Amino acid sequence: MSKAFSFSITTKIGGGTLARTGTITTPHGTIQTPAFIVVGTKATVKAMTPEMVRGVHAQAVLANAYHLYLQPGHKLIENAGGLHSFMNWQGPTFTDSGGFQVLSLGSGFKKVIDMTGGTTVQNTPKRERRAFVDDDGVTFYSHIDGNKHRFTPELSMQIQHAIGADIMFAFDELTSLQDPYDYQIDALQRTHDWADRCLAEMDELRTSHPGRDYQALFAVIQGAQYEDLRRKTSKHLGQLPFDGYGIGGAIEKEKIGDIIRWCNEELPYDKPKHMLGISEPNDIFAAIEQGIDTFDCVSPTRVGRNGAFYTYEGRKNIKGSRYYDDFQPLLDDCNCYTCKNYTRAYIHHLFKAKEILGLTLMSIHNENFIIKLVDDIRTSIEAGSFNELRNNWLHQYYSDKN
RNA sequence: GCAGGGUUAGUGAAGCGGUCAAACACAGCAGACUGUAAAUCUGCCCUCUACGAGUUCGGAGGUUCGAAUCCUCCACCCUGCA
Repeated sequence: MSKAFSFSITTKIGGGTLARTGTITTPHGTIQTPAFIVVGTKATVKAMTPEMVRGVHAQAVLANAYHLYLQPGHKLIENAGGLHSFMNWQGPTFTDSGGFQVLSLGSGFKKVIDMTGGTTVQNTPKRERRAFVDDDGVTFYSHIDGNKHRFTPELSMQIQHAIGADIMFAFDELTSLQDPYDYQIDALQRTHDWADRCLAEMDELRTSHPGRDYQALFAVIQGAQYEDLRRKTSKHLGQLPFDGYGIGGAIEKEKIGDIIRWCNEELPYDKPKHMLGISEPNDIFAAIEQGIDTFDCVSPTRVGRNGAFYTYEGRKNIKGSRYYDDFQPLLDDCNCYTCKNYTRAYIHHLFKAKEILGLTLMSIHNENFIIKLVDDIRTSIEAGSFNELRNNWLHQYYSDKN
């Protein structure tokens, strides 16, 4: 366990919900939870400078071991003085283990992370299987140059240790909803074995690098949509000396709340819980209600780069011709830099003209919107009005869509 | 004036007797994106009373069972020679 890392719970709601507020303390600052963690996969939040990231009140950034290992190489980041100094972000950081890529590069490709249960996968291109899992690790081919590589739990720890984020994730195997139950059991066993190896490797790294022993390590809970597997793995990993837990894996969207509850009922209450890869408002409410403290997601920036912006009435598409001469901000009364200074007509023009500032302005607004949503939820928990906020907010956000 | 080349849907550009409402690209229209191979991807894009029908491939006429594709004339554009 990391000595520099701690978590304290401030408020809990009770009354059938696990929602709570708290503070995560890291060597690079604190995170007030629940918190939305911005994703900066390749040591950059796409299209945003760190000043902008601070400007949208992001508390922490999550980067990725797989991507940084391939490019520019984790040794370079270590030589640069670590992730914080390399990317000029002085706040708390996370790194994901690269376990996700095992699957996203493998045969399941998009299907695994598709939380709709497979209804939107038709749009994604088919790719050949490019990653192979065995009990010891994963062999895969770089998406950049096709070179063959191999990840093991030990290597993932070494990479993340070199990158130097405050919070690291154990190397796990993400399964697909299509994988049969028997395979889920095998994969879960591997994730357990790998968790042990991650802990052992971290001990070694902390001992061999006395000056750099601050990093916390979170385990990842898998088990797809099976309650028995989710509970079993949560109970098992919950007994190990991890600093916190990430809930990941293939999930049917409708079951998000249930799945998180199964996990959190078994995991140690006083450890921080991170939900990997969600940011749809209804998912955020569901996750927080079931005791999630932090989450991360690429969606606000990705969706923004492709034209979608958040409003209280749902997502809208700035590329639409109806915004050609719409001189309102993206969202009335929004406190973000974009909305305080630019109109829909201007951003529409930037997108039509393929001007890169559009990507930045949209990313700012979307990150700000989701972060503010989570901040508002945190406030509501403290004020005892969580249920009220959730009901009103979700009603307004989703009512128009039908 | 002579010789040759060209004129295709919003634009550019394939097609050179049937499988052509016509490839492809761009523009246009709409949509999707949840631990980022994603400034990406998908669908639509002649007209309509739309799983069918009707008009198209500079204009007019002709050959043929059948033409954007062959022939004749006309219009305009380009390149050589004068």
